[in-house]
Amino acid sequence: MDDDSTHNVFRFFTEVGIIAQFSARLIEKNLPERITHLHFGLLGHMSRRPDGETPQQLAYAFQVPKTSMTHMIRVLEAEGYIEIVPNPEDARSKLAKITPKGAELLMQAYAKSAQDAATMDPPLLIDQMEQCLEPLAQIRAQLDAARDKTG
Amino acid sequence: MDDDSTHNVFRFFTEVGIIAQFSARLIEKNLPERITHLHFGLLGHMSRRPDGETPQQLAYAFQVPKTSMTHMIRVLEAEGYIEIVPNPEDARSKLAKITPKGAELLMQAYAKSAQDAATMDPPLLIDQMEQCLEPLAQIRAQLDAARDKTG
DNA sequence: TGCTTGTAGTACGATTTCGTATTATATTAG
DNA sequence: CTAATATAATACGAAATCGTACTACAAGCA
Repeated sequence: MDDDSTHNVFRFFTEVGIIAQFSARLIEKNLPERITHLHFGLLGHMSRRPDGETPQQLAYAFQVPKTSMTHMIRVLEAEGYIEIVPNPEDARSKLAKITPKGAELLMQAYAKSAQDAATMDPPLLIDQMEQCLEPLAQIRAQLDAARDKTG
Repeated sequence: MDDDSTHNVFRFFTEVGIIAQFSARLIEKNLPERITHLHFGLLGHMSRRPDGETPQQLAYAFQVPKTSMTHMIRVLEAEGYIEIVPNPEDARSKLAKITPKGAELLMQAYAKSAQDAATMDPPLLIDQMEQCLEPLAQIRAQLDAARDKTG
């Protein structure tokens, strides 16, 4: 990889890092006290999986250590946004499922954040975002694939 | 903003968030124990500002609370990667400057991470990254501008 | 079956994050 | 100049993160 490409890769990661921080702030502004953008992501993930997922699966999907996921799930459960039930297929395991209260929170935060995004000044550059969507998805898939090969 | 655009904005933020996590991992794999990608970012920032910057400026640039920045620069100082000196222009304030040891760490981590990036399997999609660079920079600038207006 | 090895989740502790309150210095008004 | 107000950084404490070690159950094998 030549110096120019290397520089561009780092620049890409830098921009992505900064934008990620902004988006986290945007969401968290519309979430209750102890709930972070990661919790929001968890709720969204679970809303698409009504049968629930194990902490292990969630930890893998969100790229956080198992112990961190244990803690996050506990917070969500303590606040009533998810429920944790035994896994009928494996007595060692559990399943985390979103509750109606969690679905409600998800929807509200989504709507409020969309409202915030729509009323930004200067306005959000949606065209540029859409233009990035496809390449970003490819990049993400590549990084995912590389992770599965090497760790 | 119509539903389609809203959906795309959230999808954009989701992809960006995941990629940011991957890049953090990539860098941190090549950093010592207590040093994170944020510290790496701080060192890079300071390397471009030989006169140093105040903790306040750094906190603003990296979008973290002042108290968090206090802690981060203490870690960097304790490890000898930066030095903290009084600000000659304001006795309340301080200046954080990168040390030779810090510059060395920065360079080494950069080189190693570039090497890792270059040898990924499947290979990194550099073309897609370069394709995103310009729009991402615009998006970042817009988010920055919106922050300065509203907070 | 009984044994060995592997896996899911958690207890625990060190470190980090970050909100609130405090201290020291600077700035502004009168 | 002096007093009032604002600002830079930090002390402190509550909560979050995550590595290591552990427990309980599962799976493979003799």
